[in-house]
This record gives sequence, C-alpha cells and structure tokens, in this order.
Amino acid sequence: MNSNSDKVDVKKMILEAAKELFLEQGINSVSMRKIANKINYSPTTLYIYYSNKNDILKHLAKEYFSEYAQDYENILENTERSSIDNLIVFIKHYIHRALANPGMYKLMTTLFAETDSSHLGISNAGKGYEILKTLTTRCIKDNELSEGDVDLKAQILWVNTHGLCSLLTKRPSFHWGEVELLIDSSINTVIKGLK
Amino acid sequence: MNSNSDKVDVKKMILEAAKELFLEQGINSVSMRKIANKINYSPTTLYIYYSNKNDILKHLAKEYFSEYAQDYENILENTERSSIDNLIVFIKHYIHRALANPGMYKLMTTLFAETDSSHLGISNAGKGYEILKTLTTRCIKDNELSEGDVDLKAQILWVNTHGLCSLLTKRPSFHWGEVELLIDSSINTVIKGLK
DNA sequence: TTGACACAATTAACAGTGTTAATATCTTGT
DNA sequence: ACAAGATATTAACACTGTTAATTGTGTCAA
Repeated sequence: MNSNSDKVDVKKMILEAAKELFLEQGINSVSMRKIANKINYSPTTLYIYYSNKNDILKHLAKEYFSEYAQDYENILENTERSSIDNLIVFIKHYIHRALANPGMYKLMTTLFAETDSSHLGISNAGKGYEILKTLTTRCIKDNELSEGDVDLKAQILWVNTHGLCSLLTKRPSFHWGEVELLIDSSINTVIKGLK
Repeated sequence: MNSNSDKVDVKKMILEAAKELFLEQGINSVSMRKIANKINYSPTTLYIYYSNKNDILKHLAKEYFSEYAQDYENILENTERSSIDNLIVFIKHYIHRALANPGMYKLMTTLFAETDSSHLGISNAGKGYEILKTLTTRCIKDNELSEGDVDLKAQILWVNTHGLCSLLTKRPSFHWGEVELLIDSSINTVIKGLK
C-alpha cells in the first residue's frame, strides 16, 4: 500500500530520512512521525527496525565516525611525509571534515553533551585521540617535538583541534577573520609551543 | 491555596526550580509541569512570568553570564600583575568557573548548539572574547607577546580556552591525567607559541 | 457597604510527542 | 492451497508545550 514497495533496505531508508530531517530541523524538532511520513511508512514501523529515537541517532553517529576511518588509516600508514607533517595533515583533515559538515558535527557533539551520553555506546568516538597520540609519539621519536609526557602533548593538540571545530561550527556568525588562516595559525602556534 | 503564600518573588522561584531540575535531569527531561509541581503552582502560571520554556532558559543563561561580570571587571582593572600574568589569570578563571559548574556550562553551550541560538539574545555571551582581546592587546604593547594581528592571537587563545572547557566538561570520564597540569600546560604551550 | 477593576492563579483543552500492544496484511515454502 | 513468518498498520497511553476562558482575591472609589 506504500509507494516504496521495491525491495529497498528499509532500515537504510529510515536512517537517510532521519539524517536529512535532523540536519534540516535539529534533533528536537524532528519526530518519529515526521520521519515515517517522509518515507511513507507508519510511525510504528520505525520501531521494527530501531528500538527508539535515540537508537537512530546512535546509528547515525556510528556511521559518521566510521565514514572516515579509512582516511585516518591512510594517514597513519603514510611514509612519504615527515612525522610532523603527517600530524598536521591529520589535524587539518579532522577539522575540515567537521567544517564541511557542521550540522552533523553539531549533532554528534550534542549527543555527547546529554546526560546519558556515557552509555551511548559509540566506540569510534575515542579513536581520533588514539591516532593523534600515535602520530605525536612518532614526532617525539623523530625529534620534531620535545621529549615529555606523550599523553599530555596529545591532549593539548586535541584540545586545540576540538576547540577549533567546536567554535567554528557552533558560532558561524562570529566575526572570524579568514578561517583558514585561523586554523593554520592555531595549529602552528600549538606545535611551536610543543617544540 | 498553595504553601508558598509568602510574598516571595515567584519569578525568581520559577527560575531556581527550573535551574535545579535542568541541572539534575537535563533540559529535555524537564517539563513545564515538573517545574510547576516543584513550586506547587499550576503549569500555566509559569506562562504569566515567562513567555515560554525557552524564555526560562534565556534568563538562566543571562544570569550565568552576568554572574561573573564583576570578577572580569576586576581582572581587567588590575594593575599589580604583569599583563601576561593578568591574561593567564583571566583564562584560568574562565576555565575553573566552567569546571566548577559543568552542568551549567553544558546547558549554556547546548543552548548555542541549537539552530535558533543566533536569535537567543544573550548579550553577555561574546563579552569573554572582548576581554580576552583587550588583555592580549596589552600583552603585545608590553612586548610579552609578539607583534601581529590581535584578533588572530585572541582567537587562538579563545580556541584553546574553549577547547579545554568543552572537552573537560563534556567528557569527564575520559582518562585525562592530572587536569590542572593539562590546563597549565595547555595555556603555557599556546602562550609560548604566541611569543 | 457596595461595586468596579486589576491582578494572580487555575481548569480545560488542543495538537503534537515517544512508545507499546494488538491486529491486520502481505510473502514465502511446502 | 494453507500454514508460518515477516512486515506493516491501527488504536491507544501517558506525556509534552502552549493557549483561551474562567475563577478567585485584593484594592480603591463611590
């Protein structure tokens, strides 16, 4: 009785419709009924494929985090660049991914901001930091960064990276100057300080 | 007919009850009815004093931002410390305020993360950056930071400060080492890089 | 004392929310 | 052709933000 009677993957259809609506109207303005309407299904059908609204968000988050996993692997395995250049490439890649998709980035960080976020079960979330740490370790070994607590250095880099993503996506109307200049300068400043 | 028949300020009572509940359960889990129940009023009474739920949030945000306005003024007017020390004091003060009240800080930043946040009308929100810029200007004048674009330098400091607040409040369960060490190191690293 | 008027608070209701239980409708294998 | 299983729907519950209409309450002028 509905128009999408092809043998499409309903589970994926729901995810796509939800993503589109969330980006368009924000999490709280999108109801299960709206998602269902968009794909011409009854609201309760969504509960056959996902246990609840949060579950849909969870799957979207998983998708988002795993989407660039391969890119990260490639950077990790790169041997042509110097270790410090490789670190910078990773950081910039991370930032530009957030800026290219500010809505999704905000959605994900909003998820974490909620009280029950600790039990959200997003495994890939902490992966960014692990890569950062690995790259930092290599820089120290190659004498491109000073000796010292690796975790501390990686966390300082993370703080800077996250700060850039967070502020630039959350406050796009602020009178930033040239955004690319800010990104470059910020990264260079921190790395200079870490040397 | 209700127990709070003293001549208390109902508007303030609502704000306090709302704040308590929001911190306890998160914005979305708190309904107007819950707030009303807490102070033994009918739900619709809230609409006499505030135009809607967002209005309550807005007032809470205003309160939060103006609460420390005097502290900031004091730092600005301090003449005993060197300009660079004064800058550091401000940044640390800002960070520790966020860490002392992570729930409130998360609430405020969640507010900004929503789509309609630009029209939220929080005037004090951008004040932190203005102070940062003033303090940075003084540091440059006193030769404690290198010459160059003041806004760029202030924004780099802001990025770092915000990153610390955001990550430390939003991901308290992460295996940070000694938090104070991270804060100090992070600030020192950026300032060293800016010199 | 009465009446008028403003203020404070309430009841009832609307449309919309997430979610569940019970039911119907299709698809498939035998 | 019929049973079984998967897929989808209808109806309902308790709850949400919010509004309109109504009640009570206190103050002041006549």
